[in-house]
Amino acid sequence: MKYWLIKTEPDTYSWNDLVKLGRDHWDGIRNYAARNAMKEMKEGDLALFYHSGNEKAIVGIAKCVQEYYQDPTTDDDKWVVVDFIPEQSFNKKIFLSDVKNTEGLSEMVLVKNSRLSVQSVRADEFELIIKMSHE
DNA sequence: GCCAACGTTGGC
DNA sequence: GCCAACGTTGGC
Repeated sequence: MKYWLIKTEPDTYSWNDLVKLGRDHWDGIRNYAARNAMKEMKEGDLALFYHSGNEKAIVGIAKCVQEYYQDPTTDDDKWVVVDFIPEQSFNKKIFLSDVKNTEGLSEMVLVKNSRLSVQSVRADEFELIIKMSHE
């Protein structure tokens, strides 16, 4: 089982949108690195859900419930989507500043390459963030 | 609103 | 195949 982080502008699509829908596909990815990460995702994998823009915080965990398939928003078969359901809303959001100030999280792709919209997360990083969200 | 970082495009 | 130019993203 692998861990991931998916990123979105909350004005465009937010955690609450996924919660309301109950299940949704992650569409519109037009970046090879992000797409390749999605192709590696398996059913049951967990993804940190990050809001960029004004908020800049990890707000919850989504679970992958369907491996990749053709992106329905384009005919170009280069692009794919996966399906997510909301797994858990964080009681305490983990802000980007928290991530940057936490030893053990400073190597995260979120810090190193803030533009990558789907990225892998190490198990130890994932577990630490979960722990912090419970504090 | 600015700008750095990154990815993509297109001319050569 | 290289690289300059450009567009986009996202933090500050």
